Amino acid sequence: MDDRKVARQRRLAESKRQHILDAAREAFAEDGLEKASLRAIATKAGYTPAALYFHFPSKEAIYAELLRSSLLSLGESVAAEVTGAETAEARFRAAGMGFFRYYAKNPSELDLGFYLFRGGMKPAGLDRETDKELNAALEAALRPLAKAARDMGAGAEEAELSMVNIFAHATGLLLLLHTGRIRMFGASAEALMQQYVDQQVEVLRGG
Amino acid sequence: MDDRKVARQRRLAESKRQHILDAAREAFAEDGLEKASLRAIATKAGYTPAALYFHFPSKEAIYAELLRSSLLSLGESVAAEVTGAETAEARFRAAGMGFFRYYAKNPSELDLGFYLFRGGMKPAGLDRETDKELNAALEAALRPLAKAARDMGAGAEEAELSMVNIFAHATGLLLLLHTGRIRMFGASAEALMQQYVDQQVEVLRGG
Amino acid sequence: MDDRKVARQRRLAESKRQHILDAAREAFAEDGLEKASLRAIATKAGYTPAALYFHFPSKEAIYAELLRSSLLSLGESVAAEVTGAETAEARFRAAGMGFFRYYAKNPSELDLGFYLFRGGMKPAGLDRETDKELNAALEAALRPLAKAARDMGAGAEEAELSMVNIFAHATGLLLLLHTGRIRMFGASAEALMQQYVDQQVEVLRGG
Amino acid sequence: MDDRKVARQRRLAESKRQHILDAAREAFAEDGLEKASLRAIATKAGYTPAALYFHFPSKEAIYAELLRSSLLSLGESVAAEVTGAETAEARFRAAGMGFFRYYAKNPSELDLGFYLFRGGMKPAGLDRETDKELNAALEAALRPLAKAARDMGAGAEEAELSMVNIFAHATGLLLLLHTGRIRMFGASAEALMQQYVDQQVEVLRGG
DNA sequence: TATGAATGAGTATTCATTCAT
DNA sequence: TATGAATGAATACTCATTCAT
Repeated sequence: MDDRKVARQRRLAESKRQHILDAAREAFAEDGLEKASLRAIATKAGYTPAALYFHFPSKEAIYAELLRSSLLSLGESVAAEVTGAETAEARFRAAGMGFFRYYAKNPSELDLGFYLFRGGMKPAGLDRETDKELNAALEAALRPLAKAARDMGAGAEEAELSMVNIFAHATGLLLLLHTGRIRMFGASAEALMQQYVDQQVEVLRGG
Repeated sequence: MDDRKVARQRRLAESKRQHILDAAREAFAEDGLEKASLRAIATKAGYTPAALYFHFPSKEAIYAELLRSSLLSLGESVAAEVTGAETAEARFRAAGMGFFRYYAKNPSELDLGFYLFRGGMKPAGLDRETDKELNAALEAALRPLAKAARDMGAGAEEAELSMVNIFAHATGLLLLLHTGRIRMFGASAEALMQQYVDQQVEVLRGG
Repeated sequence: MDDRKVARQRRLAESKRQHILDAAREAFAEDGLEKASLRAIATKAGYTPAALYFHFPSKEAIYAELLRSSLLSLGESVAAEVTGAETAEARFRAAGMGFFRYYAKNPSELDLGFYLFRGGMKPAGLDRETDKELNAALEAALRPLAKAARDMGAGAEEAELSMVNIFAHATGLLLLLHTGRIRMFGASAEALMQQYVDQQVEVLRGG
Repeated sequence: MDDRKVARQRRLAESKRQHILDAAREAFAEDGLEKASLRAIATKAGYTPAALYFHFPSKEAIYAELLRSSLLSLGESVAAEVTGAETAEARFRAAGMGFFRYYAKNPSELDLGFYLFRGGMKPAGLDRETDKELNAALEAALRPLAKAARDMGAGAEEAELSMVNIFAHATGLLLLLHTGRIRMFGASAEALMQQYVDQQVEVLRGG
């Protein structure tokens, strides 16, 4: 009985947290990560700023949680695409394009992710532990790439480099896609990514 | 005599401007572009905040000037590397690696440049004119790539895409290099860039 | 029980608002409306500047509220004086002298009101709606004059002009009274106002 | 020879002063007395802010000089109108309407003048001496009214009061005229002033 | 006389956070 | 859990004035 109560309360609390996170995602997408204020998030969620402190210890914590869930969701998305593929090569392609497409479809999360890479060595004021965790989540999302490369016969190092290459190219293209700052002469970013994946497959095969 | 006086004053003023810009570069590098305050810049430069307004009309103007000079310097650097090369292929390599190396050597300017690509479509509040100018400077710096590609026999569109590809890959690798996240893979960013340029040359040749 | 709590809180909040308004009135009276700073108001009220923003959305809003309540109070004061009077003539006198006396007794509110008339056509940055509301409140306070004039047999236009005349004369005398410049003439402002009202009554009768 | 040089220089200096005062008048008219900045005045005059300090010791001094010259000019204007009139009554009318018309035609100077009456007892930070001088200038401008009243047979006190009355009524009407804040139902402010002067003449005659 | 450069004090407003209730 | 109230530090920017040149 008590247990049920507790469980219900926990579910309720969790749903409120999610509600706040949704509001935060919205606010961050609208005003940018540094300009979005706690007050804006609270208002969007239908709360007072002070109320958020019952659910999160700080604004940074909200951001961190958002980023974590984004990276997990990215990981799941990539994993799901890979699962369907039968050959190693198909898995490599699926992982590479899955990574790219996830961010192409969720541009606001790309912004979120870039925050990790900000200010030289300073990831925004997250504590080391959180930072490590987030890093691990990102690596986990990319891992299927290296795995598939190895399955294609690549050595450990070669597989890692393949992963890095795919990550780098995808990131660069997404940056361009997302900001539209360089005219791509009619080329779709996705087509360019596809092309690069093909090249990389060729390299792995040839190597 | 008067002329000399005036000239000396102008030089003095210019050196003070540069001094402030240096302080700003430092402040931006330390605290990020949105969090670095005018006060911080002024303090670093040994001035009162109000004093900066004699040299620059606003904080954004400081940032814009910094970025403009960075992009021009990038352009010059790339152009210089290209000049020495004799064949079209050598020019393509020189331009691609020149772009990469410029930012590899000047990481704080990379940060500066990324600001242009931040916040979805919101580039910080620069007026349209400045924004256009900065875009043009960036494109000018990349132009030698497309030029060299055409000299290698590529069509207009193919040349543009080559440029975009190089830009994307370099950007992605620089992001990793700059944030130290590439070390975890044990790879040399420059070697990877070199490799990609080779690939791209191959593609252009083959096409 | 909850209701009582809420009611008590509301009363408390209202009393704090009034406290701040009093401080503002004082600050405005001391330093003039444009020079009185939010900081000064806050300090006088025993608050931090930021705290005021919980009670009012801006400095202008404080001023507007002060002026609105002053004009309403003026209106009530005039209305009260008129109510007691039995004949139309007595009501005219009561309204005219009531208007004059209100400001003679509350000189700081005169200052407040003059702000409405300052700076050519630029009333300080109040939004149109507020501006209209304040105008309406002023006119409402003067309305009994026109009403009484009509009751004395004046036409619509004549009644309006009577109102304008009384307003003008009172205003001019109050300016002199308030700034102490009337003492140099050794005259009693109130006596002069009385005299003018008498004259005006005569005119209305004669017409 | 030296004398001529000195004289020429003095004239030059004086013309520069006047030029600055013109600029200040313009700036004050545009932005209000408290918001117009020294910088704005300087720019309008084609100077650097610092340059103005060779011609005036402070911003307040500029304001004071502007006001003094305005009051002198008012005095001259009134005196000129009076001069032409032959009878005492005509002189009274001329003085009263002259006062009114001067400000009706030069509304920005009305603003200037009101500054004298600002902030309770605080005339804006002018030193006592300047304040007295300005007061004297105002009184001198009004003096012809009292003089004419006496010439019409009024006693000393009655004449003073007549002057005060005219001043008050004119001021009140000008305030309304200048700000347009009360719809005057087709009545021109000048007609109302004329009417009041007529009344006052009647009183003086009758008394 | 005039300027460019600089200052110190000031402006209204915003922010993340805390705390009594 | 949630709120209203409050804070202290911060923000970019403006101002009248000073001073070496």
